[in-house]
Amino acid sequence: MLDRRFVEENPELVRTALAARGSELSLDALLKALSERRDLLAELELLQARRNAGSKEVGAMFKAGRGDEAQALRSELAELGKQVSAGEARVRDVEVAIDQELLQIPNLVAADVPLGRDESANVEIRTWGEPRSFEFEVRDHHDLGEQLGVLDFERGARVAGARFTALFGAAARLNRALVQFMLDLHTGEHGYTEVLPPFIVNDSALTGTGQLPKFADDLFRLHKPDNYYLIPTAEVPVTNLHAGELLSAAQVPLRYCAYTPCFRAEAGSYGRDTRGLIRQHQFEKVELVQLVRPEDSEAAHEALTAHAERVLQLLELPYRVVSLCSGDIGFSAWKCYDLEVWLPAQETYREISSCSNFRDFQSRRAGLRFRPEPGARPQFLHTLNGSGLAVGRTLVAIFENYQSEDGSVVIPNALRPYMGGIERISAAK
RNA sequence: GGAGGUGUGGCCGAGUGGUCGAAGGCAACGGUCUUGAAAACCGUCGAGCGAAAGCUCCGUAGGUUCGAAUCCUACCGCCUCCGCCA
Repeated sequence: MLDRRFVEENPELVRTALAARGSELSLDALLKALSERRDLLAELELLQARRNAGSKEVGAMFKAGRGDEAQALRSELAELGKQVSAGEARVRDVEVAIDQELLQIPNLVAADVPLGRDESANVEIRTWGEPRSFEFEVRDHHDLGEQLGVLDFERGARVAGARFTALFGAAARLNRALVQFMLDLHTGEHGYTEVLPPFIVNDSALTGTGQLPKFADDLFRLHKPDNYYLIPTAEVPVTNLHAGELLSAAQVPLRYCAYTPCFRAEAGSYGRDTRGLIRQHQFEKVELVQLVRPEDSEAAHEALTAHAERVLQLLELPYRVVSLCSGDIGFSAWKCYDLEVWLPAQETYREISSCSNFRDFQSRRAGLRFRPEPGARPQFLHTLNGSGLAVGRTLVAIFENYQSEDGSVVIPNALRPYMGGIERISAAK
């Protein structure tokens, strides 16, 4: 959420930012409501002040034994009380309208975010590793997995539906190894505290990070308490862990690392990536989340991105880093780097991590504040997060990049300690 | 699911419908003392809006009242007991 005062004072700036994102949102209703609130409040506060003074007097009169005088003033104040209530109701309504509008407005973007309408305008920042050249026909992970008997798309669909998969044997183990490996790396070497958060969150957490109210269609919503949702990413429970708190300077920065499953309805992507593990309703992710002092968020963003990159480097998977353009960047993000891993079968780089700096956008929604100095005014923290990494897509990348001509898959060295002696996934005889 | 209790400032904790934005304590900060520190003592010390006057905020949302942290209703969280359960 943007600061309402900022919007009020810089409407043109916000309009320009909206245009850069390709948004057609109008600020008119919001600006009108804001000035209306100002007027109503001025009026109301006057009434409240008079009522408060009058009420105080009534009390004093009763105490002084001037009962009939008090009685008279009392009935006089009754009318005033009604006016106050009415005024309060009107302010409340305007306040609700303001919040509704404000919650629809996406974040501003950093000055160095490339301008553009869609992903074609994203800018490659750097690449790492050399895509391997194969002297045989490469297979995609779907075929590899099926032939090895470890990825079962049909049976996944049988028990749930499309975009669900069952992993068997070495693939299930590899998935677990990846989770373990990533958590160990981030907690052991990058200074993150491991968190196991709830996999179900309420609507207020989702509002805090920005999924609600705009993106309800992307979520799986539960029926019983119908304000419960399956998490689409650990970002939601973890960022909201400290919602509403006022942290001391000593508690900041917070760096959390969480392994969770993620559930996405994928409402808008019916025809896309229907094959294989790339786009599933359920996948797993190790997520990095940081809450930092405002002046540190830019550096933290670079560091967090490097932490995610480190996973790919240790797994020796070629990738590139892309800066998302204004039209492609997420609703809440101020700046975002996507990590894209090389997939030989698609002969292209595919997103495997998204590392974002949200500045105070989420903090303002979720109420994440800290006191910079003892005695100083509280300030909003800056929040950041990134996948470190999406486990399913990492598994895809390993299958495809580490495949052999005979259809077996070699286990990357970094994962061997977690694989209980398995060095290669081969077809069961 | 049933019964009862409870929700106050960074933390703990008092609070009779009326000078309560809220006692007291801890923590923090400034000072005195000390070679330095600790202890002791003195002082400051919630948040938001506003230029100020002032207004709002005691889990959340409503209500009663001239006036609500205090009364009523609903919801949420936490605790205890019973039931069920991994």
